[in-house]
Amino acid sequence: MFKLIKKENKTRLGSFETPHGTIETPVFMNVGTQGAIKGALSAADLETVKCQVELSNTYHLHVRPGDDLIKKMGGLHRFMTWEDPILTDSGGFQIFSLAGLRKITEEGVAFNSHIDGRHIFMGPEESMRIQSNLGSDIAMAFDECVKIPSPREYVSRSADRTFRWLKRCKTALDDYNGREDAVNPGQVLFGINQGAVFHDIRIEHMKKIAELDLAGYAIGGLAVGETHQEMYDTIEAVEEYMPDNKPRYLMGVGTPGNIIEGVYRGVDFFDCVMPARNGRHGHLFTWNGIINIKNEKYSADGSPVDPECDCPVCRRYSRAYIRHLFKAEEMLAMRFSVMHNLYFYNELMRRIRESLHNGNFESFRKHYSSLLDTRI
RNA sequence: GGGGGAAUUCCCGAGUGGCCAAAGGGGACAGACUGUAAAUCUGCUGGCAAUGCCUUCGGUGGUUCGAAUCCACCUUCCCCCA
Repeated sequence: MFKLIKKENKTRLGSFETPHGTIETPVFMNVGTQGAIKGALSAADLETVKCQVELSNTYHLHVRPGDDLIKKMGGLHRFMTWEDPILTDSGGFQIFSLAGLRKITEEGVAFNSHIDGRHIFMGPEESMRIQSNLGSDIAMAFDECVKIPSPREYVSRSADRTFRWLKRCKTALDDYNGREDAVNPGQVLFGINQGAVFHDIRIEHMKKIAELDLAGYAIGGLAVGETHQEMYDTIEAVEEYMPDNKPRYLMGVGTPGNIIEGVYRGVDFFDCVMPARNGRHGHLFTWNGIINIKNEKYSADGSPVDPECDCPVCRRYSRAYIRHLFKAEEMLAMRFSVMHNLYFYNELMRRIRESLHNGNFESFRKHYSSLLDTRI
């Protein structure tokens, strides 16, 4: 399913086949947690910004509208009218982000719904059942995303438990997808490496999950409190234990610079809420760095957000107009900004793949790695 | 013509003798955000050589150790009665 087209140093140019089409890697997955990109973007807009893979969330879609309903509606692809690849995150991140609303046991996690407080139990089997009902192309293992810093002792025990959960995930997903009424029988499972910034725990964990011969392997639990350098060091430590012939996914990362550095260290898949969330807040990515379009200095700036960008927003509207939309609290401000940022991220990945293909990724990295993360 | 009320820092608005450079909103300005409880959150908003000093609460003049707060007059606005 995963083809390594070209490898140079640790960088990888590849492709990954799914029931809904082939993904060219390295790829950035566009986050639409509840089946929509926050900032009022639709599935049609995802095509406009040249998204390859949409990412939705198991916990959130289970809470609302419910995975049973989505299955009844023909699965998530049909429900949101996105016929390209979808990856669903397992709910493991919500153990981290909804830390005040859950209790973990060996069996799984008891959440109090962030919407109405009702009891929601999610363990490996529940997460797999939900993801099977959603019918995504890639299901993520149910893991515990541990905050950093955390005590070594806790991280170690948590990683062990996440491994036990992974084995249950594999069995359960095979079971659900083997049934006659499975929404997407071709759905595959990615395992998730944990261990915070403890390299030995990471490596031991990675070795164990690699033996399960999963469709792909993710590095989770990063960008949750550690420094960039610690994140890079951790990726480097664990990378050499990741199967070469399987895609690697660095979860929740990151800034354009993080992504370039991730590709440099052998990562194939990325996702992050940053282009959407920061876009809604007025921070726009450009090929010269990050601008805050709400800043007064753009009030009469007739130039596009990024003169180098040919997204629909940059082709037509000025910085001054978009700033005005923000100051006037028009929804269009967020829609334009998120659209631009996602186009930028997807174009970033296209350029990365192009540079890998042409053999000049290293100069691309040197030029852009810190530049793109700089506020201007 | 007669009677009553009000003027506060960019705006609205609290404050009726010291704890007031002055509550609280709004706006403005700026920052944060990494598998989305986020169209959210935070800071800042008289000046300065700044653990203190100076200027400011419609204007002028007074009372007082001390006034945005009390008194007198003036200006402007609002309401009621003729």
